[in-house]
Amino acid sequence: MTEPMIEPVNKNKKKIKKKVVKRAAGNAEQTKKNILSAAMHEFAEYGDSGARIDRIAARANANKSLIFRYFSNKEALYASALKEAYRQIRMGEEQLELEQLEPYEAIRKLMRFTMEHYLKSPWFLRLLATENLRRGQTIETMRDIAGLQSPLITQLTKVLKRGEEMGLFRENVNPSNLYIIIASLFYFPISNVYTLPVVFGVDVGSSEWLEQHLRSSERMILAHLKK
Amino acid sequence: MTEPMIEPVNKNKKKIKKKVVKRAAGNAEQTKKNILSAAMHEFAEYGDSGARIDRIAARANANKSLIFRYFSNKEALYASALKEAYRQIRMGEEQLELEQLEPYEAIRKLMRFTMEHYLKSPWFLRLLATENLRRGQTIETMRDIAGLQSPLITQLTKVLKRGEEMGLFRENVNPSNLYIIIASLFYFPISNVYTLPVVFGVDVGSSEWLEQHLRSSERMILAHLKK
DNA sequence: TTAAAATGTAACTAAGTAGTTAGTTGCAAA
DNA sequence: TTTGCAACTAACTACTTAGTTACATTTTAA
Repeated sequence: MTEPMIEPVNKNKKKIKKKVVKRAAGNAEQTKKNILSAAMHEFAEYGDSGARIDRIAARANANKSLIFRYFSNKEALYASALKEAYRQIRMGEEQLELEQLEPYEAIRKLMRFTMEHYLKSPWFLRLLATENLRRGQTIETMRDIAGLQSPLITQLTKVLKRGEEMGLFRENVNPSNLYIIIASLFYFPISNVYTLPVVFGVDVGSSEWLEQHLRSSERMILAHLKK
Repeated sequence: MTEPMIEPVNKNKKKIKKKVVKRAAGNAEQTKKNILSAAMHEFAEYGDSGARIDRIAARANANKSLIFRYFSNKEALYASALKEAYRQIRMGEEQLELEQLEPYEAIRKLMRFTMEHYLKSPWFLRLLATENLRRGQTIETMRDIAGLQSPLITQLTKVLKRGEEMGLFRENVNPSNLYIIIASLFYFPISNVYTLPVVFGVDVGSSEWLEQHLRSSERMILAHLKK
C-alpha cells in the first residue's frame, strides 16, 4: 500500500517520448485497472446493492472521485465489472483445446474444467447469481457485444461431430443443451455450498464429495451420449 | 397506496366479540403474517442489502415501527422470512407421496415436481441465491431447527429401496446425491434464465425448452439408475 | 368506570451513501 | 521559469435508511 512505485530516473535524458512517466497517460490506465479489479471483488462479495463505492476506492488505492471520472456511475462500473468477468472466463475456455483430444477424453476434460473453474473462481458464480437476481438488467444491454458468447460451444460441436463419426456418440446431440447439463451438475452444489449441508446433510464443499460427484456425473453423461 | 381502509361502522352496536373490529387483539397476528409475507417478497426481490424496511411496511399495510416491535431488526426479519420460505417448501414436498407410486413413476414425478416447483416459486430460488451470497450467515444459525431438512429424502430412500428390491435399480444409490443431481438439472437453467440466453443463445425459459429438457433429463437419470 | 395492556402511528434522528466541486500536484513543453 | 494539463484529492452536499420515540387509540379486566 502506497509503495512509492519505482521512480524513473529521468534527469539526464531530457526528452523521451513515451517512456518513463510517473503520472502520465499510462498511469491512469493502471488506476482504471485497479478500480475495475476492486469493483469485481466488491460486487461479487456484496452484490449490487451491498457494494460500496468507498470500499472499492479503498481497495483500488484510488480516490473515490476517480471512479466517477473513469466509470461515470455505480451502475456503469457494475456493467464494466460484469463484462470483465465474462472476458476473463472466456479466456480460460479458449485455452481448453478440446478438439485435440479423443471424444470421451474431451468430455471428461470439459467436465473437470467446469467443476474446477467454478471452484477456483467463486467470484464468477457470485456475479452470475447477482446478475440473475437483477433479472439480467445489465447483461441485457450487452446482448450484441461480441465475445460474450462462450467459445466452448464451438469446440464442443466439433467434439460431438467427431464422436458421432467414430460411432461413439448418438446423433443429433445439441451441444448447448449438453453443456447446460454439464454446467448444471456443478453449478448447483457449488453455488449452494452454504445451504445444502444444512438441508440435506451433505458436505458438498469437500473435495471427497466433489470428486465422487465428478466420477458419478462422468459415468452418467457418457452413458447418456453413447450410441 | 394510502387508500383509507374500509371504515367499520361500529357506533351503535357497542360490544361485538369477534366481528367488526378495527384494531382488536389477535389482529396483531394478522399484522405479523402480513409483514412476514411482505418481507419474503421484498428480500427475494431485492436481496438482503437491497431490501427496504419502508417498502415492506407499505406492502404489509403496517407501520414501520411494528416491524421492529415484532421482528426486532432487519436481520431477524430476514431470518424469519428465510425460515418461512423453507417451511412452505417443505409443506409442498410432504404432499408428494412418492411411496405410493411404482419406482420409475416416482422418479419421474419427483423430477417434474422439482422443475415446476422452481418455476412456480421463483422467490424461493432467489432467497436461496441471496442466502448463499451471504455465505449462509443466517441458515447457519438454524442448523438445529427441526423441519428445515427436506422430507424428500425419506421418501426417496423408500423409493430407491423398493426399486432395488424389484430388480429395477442398481444397489447403493445415495438418495441425497441423487436428489442433488436432479435438483441441479433444473436449478441451473431456471435460476440463470436471464444470462443463459445471452451467453448460449438458448431460450431456457420457454416451456418448449423446459419440457424437452425434462424429457432428456428423465432418460438420463433413469438410465443412470438402471441395474 | 377506570387503569393497564395491547396495538398502532407520525415525526424524528444518527449514520451512512452516491455523486460533486473546487482545488492541488507532478510533469513536460515552450 | 512559466504555462498547460492530466491525474489526483479532500471536503462537501443532497438524500436515503435503519431504527427510535413520544403519543394516540382500542381492548381487557377489575
